[in-house]
Amino acid sequence: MKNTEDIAAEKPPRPTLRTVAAESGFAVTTVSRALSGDPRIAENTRNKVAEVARRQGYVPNRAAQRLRTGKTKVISLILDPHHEIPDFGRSLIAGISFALKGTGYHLTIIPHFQEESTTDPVNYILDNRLADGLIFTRTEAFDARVRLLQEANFPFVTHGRTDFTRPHAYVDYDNEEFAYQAARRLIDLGCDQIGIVLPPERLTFSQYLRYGFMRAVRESGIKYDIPEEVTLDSPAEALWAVYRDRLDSIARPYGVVCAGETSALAISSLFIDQGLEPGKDFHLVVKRTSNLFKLHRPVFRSIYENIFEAGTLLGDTILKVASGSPPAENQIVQKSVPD
Amino acid sequence: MKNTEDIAAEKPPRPTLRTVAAESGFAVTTVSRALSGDPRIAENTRNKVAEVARRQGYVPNRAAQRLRTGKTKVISLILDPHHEIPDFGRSLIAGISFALKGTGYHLTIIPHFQEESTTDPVNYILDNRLADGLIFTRTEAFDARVRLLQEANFPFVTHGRTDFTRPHAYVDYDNEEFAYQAARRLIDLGCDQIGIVLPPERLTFSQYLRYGFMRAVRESGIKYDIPEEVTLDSPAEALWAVYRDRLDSIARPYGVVCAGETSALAISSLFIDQGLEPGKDFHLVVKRTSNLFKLHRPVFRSIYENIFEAGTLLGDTILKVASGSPPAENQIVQKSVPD
DNA sequence: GGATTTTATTGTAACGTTACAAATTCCCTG
DNA sequence: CAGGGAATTTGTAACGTTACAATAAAATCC
Repeated sequence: MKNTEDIAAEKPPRPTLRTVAAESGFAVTTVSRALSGDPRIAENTRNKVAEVARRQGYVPNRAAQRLRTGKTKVISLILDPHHEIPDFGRSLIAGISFALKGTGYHLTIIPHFQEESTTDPVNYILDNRLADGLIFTRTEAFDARVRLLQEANFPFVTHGRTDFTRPHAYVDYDNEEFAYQAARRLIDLGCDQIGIVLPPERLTFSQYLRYGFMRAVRESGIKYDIPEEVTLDSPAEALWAVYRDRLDSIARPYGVVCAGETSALAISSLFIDQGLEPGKDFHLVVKRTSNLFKLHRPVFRSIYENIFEAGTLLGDTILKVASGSPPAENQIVQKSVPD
Repeated sequence: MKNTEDIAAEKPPRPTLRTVAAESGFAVTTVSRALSGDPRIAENTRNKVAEVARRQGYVPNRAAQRLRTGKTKVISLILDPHHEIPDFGRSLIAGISFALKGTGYHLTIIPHFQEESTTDPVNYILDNRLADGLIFTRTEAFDARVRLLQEANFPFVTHGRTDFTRPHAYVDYDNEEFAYQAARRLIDLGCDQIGIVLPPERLTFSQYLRYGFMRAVRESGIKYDIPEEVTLDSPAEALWAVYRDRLDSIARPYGVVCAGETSALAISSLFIDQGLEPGKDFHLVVKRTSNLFKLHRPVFRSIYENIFEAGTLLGDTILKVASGSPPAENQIVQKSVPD
């Protein structure tokens, strides 16, 4: 009944609490407590147990712990695989991983594919008790996922705020301030008109961008436009289509606030192809989330959103919330970093 | 002793095999078999059990399954958070997730931070029996991780080949062919000299790039150079330092094969800043792994490496290998896609 | 110096599932 | 219709851990 590969390799069975207990002469319960730092155990005992455990190479069986305690020691991140903000996914994962490192928690990725409802992955995680905490991104004003998780009383942190009155934990970037600062910079550069490329309206951060942009507009009385169809998620073709018609009616120099590097690249190439001269006929201020475009020519004026840091904040926060910290005390707005 | 939040919410206990067994009138074992598709169960029984399970909202407890069977139903991916190939991490994760979808397997991310040895995450996974299979990237010729995993007889698939004689499962991109094709294109464009920007030598794919490049060089007898210090991982400054001195001695038009979009951007901006004219004084052919630079001006000539597809192949492969398929039968080399 | 608290340790019983061996039912053959 | 084998179903025993109640040992009190 043995596998052929087992013939050569004498497989010693994994050490368990029982084997450590047997060798050290203490009870299984004592060993368990000693290794998990229970204060009831005498220092002397703890040391002896630890020594035997170390020598046997004992590693606790997570499945057993999980079954017994009901805690998974897992945090899930819902990731939209088709959402192309340069480096966003990697940096966020890196940041969360960094925060989780050494805590015994692991990160699992639950993909959200486009054909699915946003709540599908959430229901999946809830039904299968896959995690002790959940992180997700790109919140909407009245996000169905938030509602679902609050009803289920399940710990979660969002990247982005919502408009619900019942508070939940979040980490958000100050997009209002970003858009305001970006618009101000364009105005200071002497633009006669400014515009902004917005992500889909339903996403809350789109609204914050709009507010910030409009604040600068109202303050200065500058001519502005927000092309209806232009969204960050639109393919470049959409951007082209929209701007092609209005290129003649636009005052120059024209300034554009870009909430992402992809749209900046699209706008920039479009304008250049149409014969506009960067730095003379138009200016861009871009929200930078990666290092990729630092080498781009013409140089993008940018303001930095630190996604890795957002990840570490999300990781730290979900650990707190999962261990009972009230959501209302775990709301963070990340400040802009001028480049 | 009850939490305050429990007062309002009558928490019905989770349905288990036992509750389904009780209601349906069958034994626990029978219910277990019925739900897992065991052929020993009569069709009639299976339907009745399924009906009760559905009505109770039964979902199997993974922790219990895991404890009992020893299978984690988890695949781990070791991710280098600081490794900045545009979209690489996200696309790979998306592809693996896509392959895993519906199989009951989950993907956990184990970060590899730079200060650690490459084998640390592997040992961590082995010691904690965190997964049934492992995926990692950026292989070296005699990769310590491969040796470790082969000794432990643990299922794994690499992204990238190695030089070990004992076969292991891998998915790799045909970098030799890429570099050859890229160099040919530069030669056909009329370059008088060509160069290549290589990743660190220890990575096997760097060697394949070199072979492919040299094959084209030998075939054509063209003048070439491979600057010693220029690596994909070097910051842009390193590229600048290296090319600054040799700019005068280089024959024009000069062609460069870039194994990544970041280095292409660096080279391009450097040359332009130094007064070279793209398309006249120099040409680039780039390995493209994202959609980001499609809008870049000047247009990059590129050859596409489909990372999402690599992810799906890795995911499919690890599932096969984890269920016993011999490594030697799971070796895939992905072809280039001309852009 | 006996009663009482405090400090350490122990044994037993789950958590929910599947492996295994055993029992039951059913169907067919002679 | 007895006998034999296949088809179904059942009961019991783990997997390795922690919660809980109970015990034993040591320290403290009056």
